[in-house]
Amino acid sequence: MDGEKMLQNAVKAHILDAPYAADKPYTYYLPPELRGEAEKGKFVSLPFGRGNRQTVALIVETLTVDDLTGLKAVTAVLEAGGVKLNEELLSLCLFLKEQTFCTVGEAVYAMIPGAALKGLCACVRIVGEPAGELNERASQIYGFIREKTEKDPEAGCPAEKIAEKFGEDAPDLLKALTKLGLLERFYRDKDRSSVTYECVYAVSPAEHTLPGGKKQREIYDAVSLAGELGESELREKFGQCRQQLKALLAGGQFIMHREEVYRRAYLKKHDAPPDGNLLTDDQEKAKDAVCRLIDGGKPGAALLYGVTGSGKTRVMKAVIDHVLSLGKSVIVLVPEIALTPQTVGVFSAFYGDGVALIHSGLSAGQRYDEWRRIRDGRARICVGTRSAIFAPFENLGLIIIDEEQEHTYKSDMTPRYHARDVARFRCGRQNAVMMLCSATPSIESYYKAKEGKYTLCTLPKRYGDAPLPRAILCDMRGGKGFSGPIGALLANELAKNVERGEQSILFVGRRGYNSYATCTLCGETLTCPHCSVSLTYHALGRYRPEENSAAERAKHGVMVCHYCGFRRQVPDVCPKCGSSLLQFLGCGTQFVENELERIFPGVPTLRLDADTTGNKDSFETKLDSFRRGEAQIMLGTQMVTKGHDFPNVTLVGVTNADAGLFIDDYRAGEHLFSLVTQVIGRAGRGERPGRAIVQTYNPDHRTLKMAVKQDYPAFYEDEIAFRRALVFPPFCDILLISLTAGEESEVRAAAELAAKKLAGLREDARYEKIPMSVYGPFEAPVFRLKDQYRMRMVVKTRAGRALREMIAELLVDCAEKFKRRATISADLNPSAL
DNA sequence: AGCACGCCGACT
DNA sequence: GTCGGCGTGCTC
Repeated sequence: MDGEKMLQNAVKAHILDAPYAADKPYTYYLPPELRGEAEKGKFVSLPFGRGNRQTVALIVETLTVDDLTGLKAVTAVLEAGGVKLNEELLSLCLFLKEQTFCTVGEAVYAMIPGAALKGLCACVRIVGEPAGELNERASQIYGFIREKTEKDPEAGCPAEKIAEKFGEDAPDLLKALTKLGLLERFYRDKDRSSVTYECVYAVSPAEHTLPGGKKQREIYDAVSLAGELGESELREKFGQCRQQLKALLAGGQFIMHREEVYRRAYLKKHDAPPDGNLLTDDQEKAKDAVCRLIDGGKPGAALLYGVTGSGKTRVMKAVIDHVLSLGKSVIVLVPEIALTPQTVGVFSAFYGDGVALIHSGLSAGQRYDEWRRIRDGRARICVGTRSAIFAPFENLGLIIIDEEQEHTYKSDMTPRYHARDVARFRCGRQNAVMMLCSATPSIESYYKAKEGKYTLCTLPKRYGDAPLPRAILCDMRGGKGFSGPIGALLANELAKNVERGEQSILFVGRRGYNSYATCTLCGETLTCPHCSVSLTYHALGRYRPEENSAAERAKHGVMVCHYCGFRRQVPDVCPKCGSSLLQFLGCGTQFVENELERIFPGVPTLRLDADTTGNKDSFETKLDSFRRGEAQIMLGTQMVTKGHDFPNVTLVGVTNADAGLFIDDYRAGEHLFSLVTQVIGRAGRGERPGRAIVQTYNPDHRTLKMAVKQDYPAFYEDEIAFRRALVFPPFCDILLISLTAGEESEVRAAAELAAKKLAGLREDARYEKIPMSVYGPFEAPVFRLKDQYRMRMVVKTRAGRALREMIAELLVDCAEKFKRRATISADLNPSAL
């Protein structure tokens, strides 16, 4: 150990579970015996707070302190499953704290799989004898711990195990026993259950006799032939063979060692496109542009804007190949794994085991193992959703963000980061290139491309010169009142397709059967008791409510809250006035499904929404069945709009394009345009040209008109002018400050206080130069959600260091003032307003 | 957040 | 007279 390191007698560390107001570097004394191990990015256990409870902390600095008085000492450096943050990820934690107003601990949890950090477990060990009588439960627990730790009292017993055995009051009892000085709480590296091993057998090089038994001999021969075989392979070949293996080891014929195994999620095999490496001129040009950027060896960004069906994936593949040939690694982000099986499938088909897949559907163990495969250099491509942006590569060459405009890239939980911002950070640190891909780029990104900040690559034509679908707006206004979700024109075209044996896709904005139930007598609408939103009627099974009485309807359906999942019986009378004049209005996917059955009896349809695709496999199974032609019409929510490729689909319908039209969000236009473009893009991907019908009650709406023309550049010009005029991103940043409380009066008081505090801070000399316009406080669009009342302020501003410091101060001050009766949070450029 | 300290109400 | 309620404030 070098002398300099010996002098580093202290560390600065962030407590992982500290609240925002207490999240700062704390200085601790570092005992000599820990100085060899302790370093930046490692995790330690140390006493924190008045109670000196052992907590986990992240070292952010090692230093030399002259005056050690008043400093507590680090207890231990944790192995934490070998997890350590490198310089880049450590600074990314601090970056996230600054940018998204989260704690360092929250940032850590976002970037390291839970299983890796769960390597730490809270334990208790016995440090004293009971002085008097303990109550029955306490003495039971005490006895249990005594028994468990008989062999090695120091090692202690995981608190989790005690909770398992003794139920939910166990934590309180443990606390009581600790208070009595009988127990001590501490953190220990959890047993490495999070890493799994496999036994691998080989024939012993030492002299030995051949095995006697028949099965033993067979196994011996197989292993001898293969050189070495793992237990799972042996089990596949020979069935249960533990006994024989044991005997072979005991008899000296075999030797065995343990190897780490990585639990992999099941990956469906996809075939690589046969002509996967052939690029059109446009594709070639785009590829070259991005590759040049990569070869420049400096951080860079490119926007690949290609119309639907232009073969963006091929360009990505070509660029990835280039990066891999340089010995560097790649992250590919997709909006949602379940919705993009094709993209994911293509990459795993091309790169096989070199791909690590990270998404929310993985078990903790699988997620950890994929993470380790990346860290250990076994995978050089990581495909995944938002959180995959933290893949621990040390030699990144490229980060691809597919469908760049999707809101799923913005986290709506703390840390509220945008994958694009993290990508830019990482590219900056590793001299890598960020490649955004989309048929409908976000206005912000296209603006940056036009400004020259991103290299713009365009694929203006569909692959194979296939024409874009011919799309028309269908005016649903007729004066005759509601005439069903499927207009005459759409029905007509659907009929044509059914006749010709061609497939159709129908987009429906909403799940369920009816979107609300309202009383025609008193005007009452059924709402969720926990949220301020209306409940949606869901029919159970193949029930058709319009043909039957209210009582029947009640028997065969249920009212569901789409926000919190609350379910209740369907009332047959109005719960407020008791009249039986409840009317069920609006139409969701179930309604449209029934409508299709009525219009096209016997024609097979397939409904795709959150209700019919419970697990991930069922989604893909359904897509496959549709691709095989087992259904003629597929209908569903957002799910049907994503990048699937169905060559036989020639017609696409949008039943209620107006749904997103009047949402109070400056990006409503962008979302509508993107959605319509994407749905339309599903048609005509094969030999035959496609057509699309977009039904609306607002046929003169500019955005809708441009969307059906699929004229993104025109839409962009329109939208950017609007945003410039009214000052919206990219011409400002939007800060959303949310207040939450369990009581309505509390949240109103909190909001008022926060507003006052904010006004006060704006007067402050440090912040007075920050341009700001504050709106609110007002009630959130869904005022009550899961029994929490929510208010908000919206601030148009320019996010810089000063603004961030000001907000950080606001958060700390308010949290202090609210006394836990209300909470405050800030979200910079939120995904939805 | 978690925990201790501190100052008020129903018990031995 | 104490035990314990939870309101308040700090955490290297």
